[in-house]
Amino acid sequence: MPELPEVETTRRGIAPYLEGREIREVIVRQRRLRLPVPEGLENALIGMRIGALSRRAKYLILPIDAAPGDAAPDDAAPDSVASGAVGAGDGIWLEAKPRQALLWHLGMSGSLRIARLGDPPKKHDHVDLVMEDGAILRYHDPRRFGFLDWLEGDGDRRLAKLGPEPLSPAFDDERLFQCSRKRRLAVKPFLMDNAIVVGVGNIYAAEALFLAGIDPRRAAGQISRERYVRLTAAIREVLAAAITQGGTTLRDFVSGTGEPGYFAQRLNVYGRNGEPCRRCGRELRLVTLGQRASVFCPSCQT
DNA sequence: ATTTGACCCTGCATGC
DNA sequence: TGCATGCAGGGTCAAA
Repeated sequence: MPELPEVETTRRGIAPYLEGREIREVIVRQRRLRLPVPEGLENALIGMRIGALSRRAKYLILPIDAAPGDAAPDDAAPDSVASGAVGAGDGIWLEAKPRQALLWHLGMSGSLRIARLGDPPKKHDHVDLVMEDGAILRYHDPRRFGFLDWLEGDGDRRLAKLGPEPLSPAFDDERLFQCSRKRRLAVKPFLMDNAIVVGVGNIYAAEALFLAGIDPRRAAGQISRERYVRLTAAIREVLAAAITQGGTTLRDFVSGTGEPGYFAQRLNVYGRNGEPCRRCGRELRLVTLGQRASVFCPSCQT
């Protein structure tokens, strides 16, 4: 389900129900996700307050602060606080109580939704964060490839080696071109490498390559600078458009508030093997690259 | 060092 | 109807 646009859609959908609210109760029905849910998470979260949600690649980050009313212990050890995270205007209580954060990844089939007090959990609803006003952040994940963990401070190893955000200025065609030199890997799995650029999964890699007119099987190192200019623009374009449409709903993706995404109807190649190309009418072909299905137009993509 | 393959897990579509 | 098979939005790790 979730690539960058779906994670971003989720973040925007759930943020208004969480930010600045206190966690009243935590229910973990299934600890065995891709990583086990940390021991003691429930107690550590109760009474805490959720800060401003952010996203890095396909990870959601939920800052966890002590609630304003809490008296911080005098001897609170200022351990793994990210330096600079506790800045002016963040609130006086943060000085004494270290700020922490949850790192949440949705894997292949995970989703986060806002439920209401009394909504019965369904199968595969593994974790609930119940807020003070009765809103519930509910994690659903049939395949359990996702996880929920404490962020390991500033230099979390899971975030440390990530490439640039595709919608930020740090992602530019010159860098993409330079990274590709001497790479024999096919360009599609190259784009899906998180060290190169983050957030581009199987759907949007295929779509961006179609927009740029590049054959996904072509070796990354044998594509011209000029074509990387087009590809960079295509990646930005397709991700931004997908966010605007609320993501791609294939079978069950919904935003945090339950809306499906409407980008599926804009897909040019993903999932359309055997169907006619929207540009030239020729039949779209399927190949496997890096063990992932890759549909493309043999006429428009060279 | 780069690249490939196996693996984590369940649900669904397909074909017999 | 039941059963077996293959495939699915991601990421990590070991081995080639």
